[in-house]
Order: sequence, then structure tokens, then C-alpha cells
Amino acid sequence: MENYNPQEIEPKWQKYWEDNDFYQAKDLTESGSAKKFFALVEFPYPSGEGLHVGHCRSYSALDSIVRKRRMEGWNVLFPIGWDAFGLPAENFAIKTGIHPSVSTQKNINNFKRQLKNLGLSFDWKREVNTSDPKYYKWTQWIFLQLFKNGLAYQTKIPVNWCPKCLIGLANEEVIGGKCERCGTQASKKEIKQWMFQITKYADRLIKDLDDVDYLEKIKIQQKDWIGRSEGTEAIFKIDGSDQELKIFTTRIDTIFGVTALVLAPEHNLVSILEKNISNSAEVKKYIEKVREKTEFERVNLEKERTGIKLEGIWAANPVSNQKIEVWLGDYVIGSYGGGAVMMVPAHDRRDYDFAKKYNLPFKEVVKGGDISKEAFVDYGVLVNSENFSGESSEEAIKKIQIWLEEKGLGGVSIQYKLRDWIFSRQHYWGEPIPIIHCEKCGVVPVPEDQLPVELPFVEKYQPTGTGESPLAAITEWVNVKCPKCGGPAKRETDTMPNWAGSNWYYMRYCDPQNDQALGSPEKLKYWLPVDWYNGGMEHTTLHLLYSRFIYKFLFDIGAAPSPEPYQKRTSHGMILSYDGQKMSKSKGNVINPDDIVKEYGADTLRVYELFMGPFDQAIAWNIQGVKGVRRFLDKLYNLVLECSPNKESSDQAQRLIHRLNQRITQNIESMRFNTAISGFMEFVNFAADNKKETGKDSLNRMLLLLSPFAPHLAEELWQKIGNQGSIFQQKWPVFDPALAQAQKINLIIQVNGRMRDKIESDPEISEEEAKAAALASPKIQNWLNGQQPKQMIFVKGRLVNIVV
RNA sequence: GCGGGCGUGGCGGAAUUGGCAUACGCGCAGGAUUUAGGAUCCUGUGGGUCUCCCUUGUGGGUUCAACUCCCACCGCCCGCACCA
Repeated sequence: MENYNPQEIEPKWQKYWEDNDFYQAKDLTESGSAKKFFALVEFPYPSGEGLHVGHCRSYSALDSIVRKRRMEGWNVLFPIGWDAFGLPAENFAIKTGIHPSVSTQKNINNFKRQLKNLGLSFDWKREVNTSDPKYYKWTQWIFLQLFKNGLAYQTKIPVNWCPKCLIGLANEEVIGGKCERCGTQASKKEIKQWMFQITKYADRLIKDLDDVDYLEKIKIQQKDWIGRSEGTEAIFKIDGSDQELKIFTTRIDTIFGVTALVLAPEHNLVSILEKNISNSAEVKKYIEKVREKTEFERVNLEKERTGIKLEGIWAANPVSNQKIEVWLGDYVIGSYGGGAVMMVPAHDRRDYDFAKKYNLPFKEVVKGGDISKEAFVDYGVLVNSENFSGESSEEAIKKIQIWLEEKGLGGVSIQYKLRDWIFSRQHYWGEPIPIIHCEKCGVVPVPEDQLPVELPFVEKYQPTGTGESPLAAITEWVNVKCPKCGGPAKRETDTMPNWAGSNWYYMRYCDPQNDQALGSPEKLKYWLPVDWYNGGMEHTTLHLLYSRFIYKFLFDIGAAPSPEPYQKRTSHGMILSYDGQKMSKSKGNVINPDDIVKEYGADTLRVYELFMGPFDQAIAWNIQGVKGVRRFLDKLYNLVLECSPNKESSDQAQRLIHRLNQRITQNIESMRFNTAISGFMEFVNFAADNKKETGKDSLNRMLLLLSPFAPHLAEELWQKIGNQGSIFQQKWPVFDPALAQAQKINLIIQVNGRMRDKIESDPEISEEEAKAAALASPKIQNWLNGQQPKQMIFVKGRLVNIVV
């Protein structure tokens, strides 16, 4: 007999499906009465390392879902494309001189070949590429809309800077405070950057989570990332100056316990009051030292908080008028809550440590703890708080807020951890920001009819040494006429981060060739929002949140048809290497999907990745598991060819196949692929032992159920055992619930909660019968040993528990 | 450090969401077949002082009943804003 030979059958069916255009989504009028289903996977960054087995996991999973949905009659859109801009291609170009567009195209070709070899049912006619000018024309258009609506602005921001390479560094390129390339201590450099006001959307980004179906952990992580915090703003006046300090606190009830103010070292008050600071030389030194550290190190990794007193500066407590010191502290960050905190050593742990270290006074204002031992951070009753003494913390917060508001010294305030989004990159391989700087007119947007602003083709990508993008060196590109006044002007030389293209790529799939708009309103309205988006947990707070923001903005200006882009979001776990570590070229532990396809077949790879463990959990690669899956597919192949083709299935075979039908139908939708595959294994084990009982009806049904997971094998066997047409033109099988239900159960009999006997019975057995049967069991009699049951618990269809 | 998640045999995991702990697969052992190896097939496989007892990271709690719920601790993984 011939054996299962994936190397032969897989290319054959891939060609057949492609030639017959099985996977093209139908637009609007062509779609008839079918309901639309837009399934989305994160498009890959086409790296030089090729497709990762992690991509296969996510793609195989959604592929199985969409194949089932197509068989159920849905009009499915399952597209793919390339997130083609990015730092690695540029770094590769600096090293080798090969243009990023060349290496990127080469990588795309490789990825495309790899994806096609997996037999994924993508609609290749809708492929998008973020580095294609026809695509990024619309990325730039979105930027212009944000600019015109006041959501894009420029400001100076410190970036990581290598003083030797004279280049800005991504956080990832700073390893232990040093430049990844040359090992020099990295510093900071202030550079003017484009920013997006995502903070304006903070509340909506939280609230609208109520209307979408995301995994709960994804919602929680997004909410925590946005970090909405209701508190109080209080204004402290600076002595002998017209300056004032705004601080944010969630514990305004402790304001009578303030013994100092602490500012972030980058706070602008330091330079404003420089003349009044008697130790300003030391203060400057301190600021320089703090600058060398990343914010992450400052706030989190340093065991010791550091700080310095601003000598000669005094602030007035707005409620008590008490004079207090002003300090700088590295644990205060400039971007949150105004970059200033009131220090209450008695009732905040960080303040407690700081005050202990620098011998600052403690003042207890909430009763209940022992502040000689540790900070008391709970709510309680106020003491030493003038008129507010005796109030509870909750009441005091409300009353002090009202009091501050009346006096014009602050009031209720809401702060977010979420910060505005730095959108500039000083790199070559990204979308040019479509802005022109005119000496006379200032910042002028490129007129929309002049989009796209194409990336000029250059020979050199070396950094300019000034912190500017390599584009700044191309004078013939940079120097332009101002679109407003016609005078001399310069192009913006910053490019966009790679989020820019991935912010909206899924919208482009709806109408990928459109040159008049990012998509026709009709097509966008038909397909959006995405019905199901699967991706990695690592994208929860950046890509997922960013793209929701951009989509909401587009909705506000009428360019998107719904308030949310993704109706449902699920997430797959990472695939680690056989050593339990992340795969990386440098560790030499990368699994190449090509090798697996070549040796075992694409269906084996797909089924293995779905079987290997729970879909949402990280898991290590195991080649023995791959072999086991191949063994199973071999067994299934032989079984189908050996079973009695013309016999009717026995009752038992029928019940089992209907139960499998139910299980697979449910497991695909709930992404419990691992138990789905084990269900097939159980059925195949049964059928292999009972070949005479297993007829063609059961086998056909099994093949239909299998087709979303192992499409090539299912198609091959479907046609081989004499069925007409492609298996993917068939209807998804419907199970008979009566057949799928077990007709006999093991009724568990427990004594004191421990299983002591099983009685085979009808699932509908009544309480009386079950209890009688339990007491009648000789085993149970033996266990009871003459004792009278105190209580008997009956759980229908499950058990009887006798308590003695 | 902060936020999120996870922890079950030698290994990956299952357990109808509070009701038989260890389905299915891997590995291992024995047997069949084979000149041999591989492959394939059959049987067995949580531990122990084995009619019984113990076992779901550790310790406690709730319950007739806990892998599942609650509290504390330990360990691992993801993210932390210029990687994608």
C-alpha cells in the first residue's frame, strides 16, 4: 500500500487551491447574503532570519478558524502583508551597503515562499507592504490629518545618545547604560520630536473596552497601562518669587504632613529659579549625573533613592502656610503628575525611605500606625490637621479638594500614566514625515495632492553626526519651495516609527489598490471592524493601544466606520526553543519551519503547533512531539484507506463521531486546539481497533472536521476515497446532539468525599434511585461498616456523596 | 521595582468551570517482527511501607467535596513607552 507522502501531495493541493481562487474574499455585491468575517493576524516584519515557528502558531490557528467559517458559509477576509519598515534593515544597510528596499524585498520573497508552503488560506490578492509608496501615501495622509486636527505637535525630548557614534539610540540599543555598537557610556541629547496627543483619548480608550470582546487579561493590561488615577492638584507658592509649584497626589488628606516638596531633576523650575539657588553648582552636577541613567533605572532599579536640596528655595503649604524645603529626587519622573510630589514621610513608603536617608522631619497626620517603625499608608482618622482633624481620610479628601478649589489653590485632578507618543525617528528606513519648514510661514503641511513624499534613494545611510536623520544630508531632497509662499524651505527629515504603518494596515486590506482614499467608505463599512484579531501578548500595550487610538481618531474625522477597530482580540503564547529559551540567532537555537516542512510536512507542523499545548501559553519546542504528530497522521492515513468503505458505521462509531463533531466545532471557536487534536487521536484509536464498525460516513465526517487543521491530508483522502470536488467546497458537518450525548455514565459514589465505587447508570437517574443504588453497593456497605449516613449529597448525572 | 500571567507524573499537558486527578501525546520498559539498526505493531507505565495510604509549587483557610475559590509565601514567563 502506498504511504502518506506530504512532500508529494502538499505542493499538488496548494497549486490546486491557488488555481481555483478558493480563498478570495468577495466584496459587497458579490457576497450575496453571506455574513462577512474579517479574521486578522499580525503581519510579520520580514526579517532576514525568515519566518519564525511562532508566526506559524498564530497563522495556523486562525487558518483553522477561517477554513471552518468558510465551510459554514461566511464571506471570509483573511489577508496578509508586510510590516516592511524597521531598524534592522537600516542597520544591515549601514553594515553591508545593500539598500534596505533590496534586502527587504528579498526577505519578503522568502517569507512569502515559506507561508505558501504552509498551505495557509490567505487571500494573496490583498497583500500590502508598508514600505510601498502607494501604501505609505496614506500613512502620511493620516499624519497630516492628525496635524491639521491639532493632535500632532513638536517638542524637545531627551533621547539616548552615543557620544562616540554620534547617533541616537533606541532603548533596545542601550545595554546596561552603554551603546550596543561601541560600548561607550550613552548619554542624553535633547532633540525636537513630533508627538501625538494620545492622552486626549485616554478616557475613551479605557471606556470603550467595555464594548469589545478582548481576553480579560488584555483589557486589564491596557487599563493599567493607561493608568487613570483620580486625585488632587495642589498649588504651592514659592517664597520670594511669583512662581508656583503644582503637585499631584492621591492622598491630599495627608497634606498637613508634608515636610518637603520633591521635584523631578528635569523640572523647569530649576532653571527659572537658578539665581535663588545658593548651591546651584552642586545641583547642576546632580542633574547631570541623573541624566546618565534611564528613567527605568532611576525609578525602579536603584535601591537607594538619591536627591539634593535646593538651598535657599522655600515653598508654602497651601493649607497651613507652613514653610517647607524643596528637593530634587531621582524617583520623581518629569512626565507624570507634573513632575512634582509633596513628600509625606509618615504616610508614603518612598517618601519614608527618602526622608530617613536625608534626615527630613516626620509628621504623623493619620492615626493608626507606628511611624517610628514604618510608613502608615492606609486610610484612617486625621490628626494634627487643624480644622480637618477627626475627619476620615475619605471625607477629608473631598473637603480639602473643595477648600483648595474655593481658594484657587488646586482641586480635583485626573492623571494618566499614559504619555504622549513620540512619533519621530532620526532614521532613513521609514515614512518621511510630510511637513515642510518655511523660514517665513513656519511649519507647513505638504499639500495632500503632493503625497506621497517618497523616500529618496541614497547610497549612504551613515548617521549625520548631528542627531538628524540621514535624510538631512540629501540637500537636493531637503531644499524645497514652501507650498504656501513659494519661498525657500526645508523638508522635515525625521521619519515615522514602524508603528505608523502597522497602525492601520488592516484597514488597507479592505481596499488595497485604492488611490483616492485609504479605502472606499463602502468597503470599509462592509468589512470593519475586524471580527477577530489574534496576536502576541507583547503587543498589548503598544501596537494594540496605538492602533486603537489612530482608528478612533479616523472615526472622529469620518474616515473609519466604527468606534473600535477590533471586535475580538485573542493572543497566542510564545514558542520557545528546545532549551526553554527564546530563539535567537546568537544562541543558535532557532527552529526553521522550512526544515520541519521538508522532513515531516506542513500538515505535521501545523497540527503539532496546535497540539503542543494550550494556545495562549508559552511553550518549548520538542522535536519528539513533532514525530508523534507525524506518526498520528500516518496512522490516520492508513486507517482511512483500510476501513470498510461501503459499510454503515455501528451505533458506537456513530456516537463517537458525533461527539467528536461537537467537540471540534466548539474547540475551534474557543481556541482549545490541543484538546481538539487529542479528540481526533481518540477517535482514530477507536477506529483502528474497530475497522469493521467504522464506515465511510464516519470517515468522511472525520475528514471534514480535520480539514481546517491538516488541509492537504484531508483534501487528499477526501478525493482518494471517492468523494467529488474539493473538501473545502463542502458544508461544515452538523452534529446530532442526541447522538453526541453519552448514553451511559459512571455514577461516582463517594464516602466522605472520596471515590469508593462507580455504578454504570443512565445520565437521567433520579436522586432516590441513585441514593438507593449507592447504599446497595457492597463496596459502599463495606466502607460504611454499619455507620448511619449523616448526610447524602446528590449531583445529577455525576455523583452521590455519603457523609458519615 | 511596577503591571499582567503561569505553576498538575520523567516531559508537553487533560479535567464538562467546585464533583472519578493524571485523557491525549512524548519518553521509558518488556514482547513481536528484523541478520542488525531504524521503522512498525502489541502490553505496561504517578509515588509508596501496595486489600490501604500519599500526590496538582509551599503553608494556611472555606466546603459534604478544592488542580479549581480565599489569604500569605516561593519560583518562572511577558511588558515597561525609539525592537518588532
